[in-house]
Amino acid sequence: MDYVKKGAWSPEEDQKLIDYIMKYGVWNWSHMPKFAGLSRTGKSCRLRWINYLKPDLKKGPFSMEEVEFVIRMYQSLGNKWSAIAKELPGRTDNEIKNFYHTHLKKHLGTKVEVKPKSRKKAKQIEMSIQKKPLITTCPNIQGPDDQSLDFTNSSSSSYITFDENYDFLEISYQDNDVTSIVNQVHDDNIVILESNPDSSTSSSSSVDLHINDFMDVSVHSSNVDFWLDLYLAADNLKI
DNA sequence: AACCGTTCCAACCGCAAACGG
DNA sequence: CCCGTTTGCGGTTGGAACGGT
Repeated sequence: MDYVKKGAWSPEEDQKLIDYIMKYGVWNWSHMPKFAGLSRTGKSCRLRWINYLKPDLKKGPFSMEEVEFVIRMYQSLGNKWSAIAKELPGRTDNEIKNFYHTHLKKHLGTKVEVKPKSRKKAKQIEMSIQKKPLITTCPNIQGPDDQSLDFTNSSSSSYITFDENYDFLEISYQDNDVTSIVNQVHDDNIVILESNPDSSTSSSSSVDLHINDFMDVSVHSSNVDFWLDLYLAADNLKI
C-alpha cells in the first residue's frame, strides 16, 4: 500500500481510528494504520488522536483561568508547549501553541522596563512579578457597556495602578476618568498593558514603570503612540 | 453578489529524544 | 556503545471561514 492520504481527516477516517484504538489501544503508531484500515502515516494518526479524537480533550474556547494560566506559564517556561499542556488538563500542546500564536503572541512582545527606587524595592518587585507578572494584550476590546476602550490616539499621560499584590486598582487617562468602567473589571481579571506595536517606527516609544513610595505601581507614558487596552474577563470578552 | 484581505487552526514538516535489539 | 526505529516536540503553513467593501 503505497498511497498515503494527507490533509483533513474525514469523519469515516476518524471513526476507524477511534474504533481501532478503543478496541486495541495504542501499541505502535507506525504499524497501526494498516490494521485500522487507514491510508495514513502513523505520525498523522498519532497527531489526529492526541489533538482531536482523544476522549478526555476539552473542546471550545479557553476559560479566563486557562488564559491566565497559559500566559503565566509562558512567561515562566517560554515555548515549552508540552510542558504547559501537562499542567492544563484537556488541552493539547498544539492547541496551546495555536492559542498563543493567534491570541497572545503579538501582545506579549513588549518589555516593560522597571526602574525601582531602591535595591530592596527592586527585589520586592522582582518577586512580585515572578508571582504575578504584568500581562499584556488585546487592542480594541469592548468595555462592559460596549464602550470601546481605545487609547490609540493618546496625546497625554496614562496611568494604571496596582496594589501591593499587583492587583489592579485603577486607571486614569487624560481628563477622562475611566475608573468607573475599570471598577467593573474585577480582581480576578487580567489587566493588559503594552505599547502599541504598530508604533515601532516612532523614535521614542518607551514606557516607564515607576514605583512610588506606597509600593503602588503606576505606569506612565507621555508618548503620543502609547496606548493601553484592557483585557476583560467579562462574559462578553472576545479573544 | 463578488472580490479581497485577514484570522485561525488542523495538520504538516524536520529534527531531536527515547527506545530497544 | 551503536544504530535503526519509533515517538515527541515546536515551527510553519494551506486553506476554510470570516469580515469588510
